[in-house]
Amino acid sequence: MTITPTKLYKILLEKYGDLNWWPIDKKYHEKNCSDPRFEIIIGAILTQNTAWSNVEKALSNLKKNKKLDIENISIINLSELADIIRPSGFFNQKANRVKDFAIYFKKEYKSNFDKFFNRNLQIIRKELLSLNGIGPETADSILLYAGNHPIFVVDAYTKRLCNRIPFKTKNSYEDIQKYFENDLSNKYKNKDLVKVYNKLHAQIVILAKEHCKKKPECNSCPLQKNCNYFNNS
DNA sequence: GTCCAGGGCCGTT
DNA sequence: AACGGCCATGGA
Repeated sequence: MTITPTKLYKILLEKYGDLNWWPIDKKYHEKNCSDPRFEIIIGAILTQNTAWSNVEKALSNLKKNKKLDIENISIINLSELADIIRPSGFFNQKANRVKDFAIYFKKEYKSNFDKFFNRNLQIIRKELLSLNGIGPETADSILLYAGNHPIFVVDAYTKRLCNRIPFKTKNSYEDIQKYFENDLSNKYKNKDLVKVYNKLHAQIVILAKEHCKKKPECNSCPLQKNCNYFNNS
């Protein structure tokens, strides 16, 4: 049975309800007068190939040390930063990436998030991709969840899903992204796309953790009748 | 002990 | 362009 991204979105909305990402600590930022968008950016880097539970520990350490803001990260000693974010793994290169971003952002944008995000989507994306340690998924997560720009995030879960569900798309990052965006932007108005992309990515992550694991657990999966893997095994 | 997680970079083919 | 090795912790 063929299926489209729009159909997938509706099935998962039915199953999981109104998910809304990205998880951040609003109270911390109110208290410290810092911008919550920075927490999203740091989280997007720290979660690269890493379980979110480990990222939470690293973010918690950053808060404990009052370092979850551009100014403090831009001047922190690298080995101290690496030690603070240690639980998130790959801590040496992630310390570099996080600090590089803070330095760049402070220098080029005077730590002004509106100035950075209030521009053309593709211009910002290109700029993000030019930075150390920011690839397609991290860039798009930042654009969608911190910048509220309409762009669909493709991750390992999405790719895995596309290998099991008979979508009409190839397997490269850009192909999958365009396929989802073409289909969904036909059904939803521009204003709603940010919310739709937000929820759908969140839904796919939950689905993949519950059912569409590397070793699938298809029992009670909402996609059984649309899934090649399930119907061929 | 083994496997895996909300990737990206770099060097080789 | 595509692929392999590398980076590293913590939970299942």
